[in-house]
Amino acid sequence: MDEKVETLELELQQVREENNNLRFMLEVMSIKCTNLESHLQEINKEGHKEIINSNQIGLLPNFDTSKRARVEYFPTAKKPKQVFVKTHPNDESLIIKDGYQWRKYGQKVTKDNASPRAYFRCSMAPSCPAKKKVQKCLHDKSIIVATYDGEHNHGVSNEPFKPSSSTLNDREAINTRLCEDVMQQFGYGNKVKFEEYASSLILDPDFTAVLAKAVAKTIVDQQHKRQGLNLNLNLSQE
DNA sequence: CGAATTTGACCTGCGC
DNA sequence: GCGCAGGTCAAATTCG
Repeated sequence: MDEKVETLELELQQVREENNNLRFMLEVMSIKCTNLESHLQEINKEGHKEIINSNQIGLLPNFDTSKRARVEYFPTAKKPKQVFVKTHPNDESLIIKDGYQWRKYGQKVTKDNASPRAYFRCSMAPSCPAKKKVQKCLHDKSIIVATYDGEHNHGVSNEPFKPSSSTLNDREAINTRLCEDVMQQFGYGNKVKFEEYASSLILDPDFTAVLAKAVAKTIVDQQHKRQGLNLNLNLSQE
């Protein structure tokens, strides 16, 4: 009896973790989708006046399209890279071990996100123009969004890239590992490539419908699973 | 004691 | 031109 309950609790735990990971995936997709929508709006707004420079991009996450979208110009030829890192919701450090040394030079509370945004400059080389902004996700405090601006003009340190915060406990580490596993299943080795893959998916007009269908199916499946679990528990108790 | 972080002030760009 | 919001500076403070 105890063993059965233990097994079912374990199963329930796994279902919850699956649910968390799916939420994380959905969050990443939503942010990318919002970014692309705002970018598209900017392009439409500019109309046919001029050709949009591919370096021009609005800040994220800007969920309210009525708000002013500050336009940023980046000196490098590439768009800023965004990295999503799952961490402990109570971890306020905003530290990401990405193999580079960063020096914090500012912090701001932005209007559309109560979590402060931290500004970092690369301190591995005095002339390195690389910068990054780090802020917790608006909808999920356990996700940190890091936006990288500029290119490093030096090599990376020997410390391997590890998308985890300094205070991850075991459970968060497992969740991060699961997210990485999902990305590996997509055939991508790191989060930057996954992000590119997500972007390409969102460009597919059928993607939103397919994603919504998949998420709905997962939720329904999980509900069925839970109902099954409850039934089993009830039967066991009787 | 030097390096890193914090934080309020200031600068800049955009929309109205 | 003004006000708002994001980004940066730099003096003060904290930490190793």
